[in-house]
Amino acid sequence: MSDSASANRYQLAELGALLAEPARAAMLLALADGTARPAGELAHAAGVGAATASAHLKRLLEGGLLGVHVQGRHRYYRLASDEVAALLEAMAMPRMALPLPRPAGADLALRRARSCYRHLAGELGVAMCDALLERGYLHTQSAGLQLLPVGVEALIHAGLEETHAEKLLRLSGRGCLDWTERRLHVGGPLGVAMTTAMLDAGWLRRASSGRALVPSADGLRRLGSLGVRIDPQRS
Amino acid sequence: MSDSASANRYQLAELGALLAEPARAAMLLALADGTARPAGELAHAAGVGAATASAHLKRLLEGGLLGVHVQGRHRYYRLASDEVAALLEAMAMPRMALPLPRPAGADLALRRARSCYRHLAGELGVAMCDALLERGYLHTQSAGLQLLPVGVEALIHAGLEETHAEKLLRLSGRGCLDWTERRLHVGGPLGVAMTTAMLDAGWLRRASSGRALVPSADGLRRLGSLGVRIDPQRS
DNA sequence: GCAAAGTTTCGCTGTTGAACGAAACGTATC
DNA sequence: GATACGTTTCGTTCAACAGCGAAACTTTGC
Repeated sequence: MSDSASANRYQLAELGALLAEPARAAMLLALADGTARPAGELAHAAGVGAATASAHLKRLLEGGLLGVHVQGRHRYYRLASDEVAALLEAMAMPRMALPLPRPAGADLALRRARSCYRHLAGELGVAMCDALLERGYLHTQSAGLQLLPVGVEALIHAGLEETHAEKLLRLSGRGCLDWTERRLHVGGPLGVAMTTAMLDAGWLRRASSGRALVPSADGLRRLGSLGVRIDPQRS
Repeated sequence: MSDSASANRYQLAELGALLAEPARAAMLLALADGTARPAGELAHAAGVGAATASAHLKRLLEGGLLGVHVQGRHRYYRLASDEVAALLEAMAMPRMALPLPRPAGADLALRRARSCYRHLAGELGVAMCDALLERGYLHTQSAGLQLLPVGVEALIHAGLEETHAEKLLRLSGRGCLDWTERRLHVGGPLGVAMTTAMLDAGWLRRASSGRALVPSADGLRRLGSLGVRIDPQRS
């Protein structure tokens, strides 16, 4: 044990160290919605100079948390994978059980619905997953989450575009744990595609800034027709 | 957004800083199986002096990651909650997708079956959850995971002690994501109780050191009769 | 009560690394 | 080609903190 245990110890410490700096944490959170951003913008988001930001980005890159896409004189940084996004969710979301930090008022919209890398998370994401499971539209199997034909029909009937929706059949999703709700929602390719379809249909829109997703009144009605219930709006 | 975003940034950084020190990481990992250990033992596990360990434990305690139980001249430290345990799982388990670290040979037993706080995780945990779902013994609902009467009967028929097994009906479990498998297994009170029952029945035993759980040949046979299939033993 | 054991507090030293400005580099624009 | 822009590299300064030994504090055992 001492062998693998001591390896794990350094592994954990290294990962922790990458997150331990507010400037780096801010950059990662700015990328948590799955977008790619140039170094200068991340420097601004972190509140540090360009030189400092560059050093931080280099560390995050070498640590495997970020990827980079070079385009001309810009370098667009993005999260390396949805695993990293899930990790950020697990660590940074306003949590209830941990005594550390309490959710602030400003976080309410974020808790209700947000993009987690590219798919819908938050109360609404969990509620939707619950509803689809309960009505037998979605199937949990060992290989992943699969939308059934009857589910696709229901989505089309609720108003999702047909060509869009039919592609969902061929995608499989991954369970993704919502750390504030401590419950499951749909991630992976299927989750991303469903979320994209809902955005296109106007059921949701991205908040002007940040990762929050705002459901429209129409969207809530249509989701309701699928059995999705969420608590009435709180303050 | 800048309000809650900047709050989240410091929150994330603080949590990262607590994990960023190999000595602290080692202590947390030593407690990841849910046991409570005195300060001196943790100092030894971390490879630092008693004074240093005490300072680290104080920080972890104030950070909300640990709890302490004073008994005479001993102070027994433990993880503050299963949330913390899940976080450690997410960050420290040998992962496949993140480029950071690859699993070493010594980790194989750990990947196969281990205790996550108090319940069974790893390939075996995931396979068991899959099997119970597939046979209709376990029900996913929004409130949590619930074992059905037919499932309890099956467990008793497979050899679990009757009085033990019947208590499982009254417990509800939580989905817990296995980060190496990226799939769900049963945690929460139900997961803990099922694991305890399997340990008592001799299907599993704790490894002499570390968090690995070793299934017995008999245990594997009995689990197999419940539909639990895992890959044949690798090297 | 006195010695031993477990733990924490205090004071000190040494290392790490975050931040900035200046300068260098590469790419787009005129 | 000259200039402006985005980014990285270099060198420096400064603050944070991990580690240890010594001492203090508390509980146990004789």
